[in-house]
Amino acid sequence: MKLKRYSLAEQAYREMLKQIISGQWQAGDKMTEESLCEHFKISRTPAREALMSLTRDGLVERQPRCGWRICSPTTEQVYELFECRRQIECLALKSAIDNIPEEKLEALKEALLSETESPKRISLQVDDDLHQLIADHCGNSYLKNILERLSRQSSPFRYFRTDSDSTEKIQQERLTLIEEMLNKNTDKALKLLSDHIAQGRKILEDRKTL
Amino acid sequence: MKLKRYSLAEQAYREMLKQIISGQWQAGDKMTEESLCEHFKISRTPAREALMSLTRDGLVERQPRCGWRICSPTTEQVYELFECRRQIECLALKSAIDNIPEEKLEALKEALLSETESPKRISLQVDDDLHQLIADHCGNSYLKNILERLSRQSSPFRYFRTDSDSTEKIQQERLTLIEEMLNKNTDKALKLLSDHIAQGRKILEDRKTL
DNA sequence: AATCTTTAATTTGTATACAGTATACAATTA
DNA sequence: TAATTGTATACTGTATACAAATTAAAGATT
Repeated sequence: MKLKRYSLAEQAYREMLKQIISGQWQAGDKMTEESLCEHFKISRTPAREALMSLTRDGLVERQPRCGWRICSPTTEQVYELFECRRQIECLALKSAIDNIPEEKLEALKEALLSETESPKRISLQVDDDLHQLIADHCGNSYLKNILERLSRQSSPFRYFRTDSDSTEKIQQERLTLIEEMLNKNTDKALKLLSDHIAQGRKILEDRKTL
Repeated sequence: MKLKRYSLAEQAYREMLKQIISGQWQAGDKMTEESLCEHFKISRTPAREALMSLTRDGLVERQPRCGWRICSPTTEQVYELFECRRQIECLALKSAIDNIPEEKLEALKEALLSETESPKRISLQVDDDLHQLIADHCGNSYLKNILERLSRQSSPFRYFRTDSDSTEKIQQERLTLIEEMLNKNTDKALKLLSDHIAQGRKILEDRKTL
């Protein structure tokens, strides 16, 4: 068993990713390399590398000679992001639908059904798993990478959905999506997935919190 | 007038990009940070940053503690890359076809027609312009970014096409593609674009030089 | 002769010092 | 008082020194 030790840059990157996704580091926050060093007790070199990685993910912006700040896309840009993801994930689903092992879908269905007690928190995990499943089995590693990046990039705006009151309905729609995928009913599955992602946008729109 | 001075990292990045795209830096070549420093007369910090940028583009691979090397994807992976690009660019074309200004297409047509004397070299530029036009007008900045990255990533494998003997035919097909775009004939244009990109793959296949 | 161990050399990962630039604030002038 | 210029501060860009780790080689043991 080989225990992999991540570099300081990698550790800082992962930690910041969590912070940004969970919303603890607010969008628009300006940050200095120095403050990061203090926070993680590392030097500037790995701190800068972590920032560059986050920039690659489209989560942090770099202004030459003027520091770094967490991306705060306009509402319109977030719409574009969701729309982009919707279109590309539909592409992936077309290829993936025949390749996803049934047992994985069944497992997901199980998980979805068994979470009646605490739907808000767990459902995000199931959601991730479903999207990951599609990416994993689309048969194209580049498409997979693109989807993973888009997923990361849109994750800061995902948490808005959890405290929606329409949890029940969303969960039901997910269930039927999985069913249709099991049935290899491509057209219906595509429609459902499309709606599912577009919903993220719609909830955002209703709130107008940006 | 504000004169923008690029950072050393940016300069090195651009230069390396050119080198890789033009094939002067061979795929599979292993390189050390030190050698880059010598070559560009810079220190390791900007050299590393340039390498990280290239890694982001999918052109350079980093093996922790074991150096950097230019990506040498397998034939199968290059196929995947082209296929990914084909699918996503078709998405973009669907959205773009109604937004691309006619005069731009006309200009491209002109350029294509006027290059009968030296078709091999210039045609690449027209090709780039066409793909850029589609990306620019798809109405989604994320999709645009993805396409640009895919374009950069596949550019090292594009030069194989120039010395093909079927230049005439390729040129004709491009012309009809532009025509169909002008006619707003989405279905035909999609088919032609699809073939156009797939052709890159096919030429690669015929050569089996990888 | 082959294999395992240890050691040396090379190269990346990290820390830090220095230089240059941008921003903010103060001072001076119109 | 407003505007412009000068100055100080803070932060990024860059260079370099040091630490850690991997690879390769040399040596010893079976």
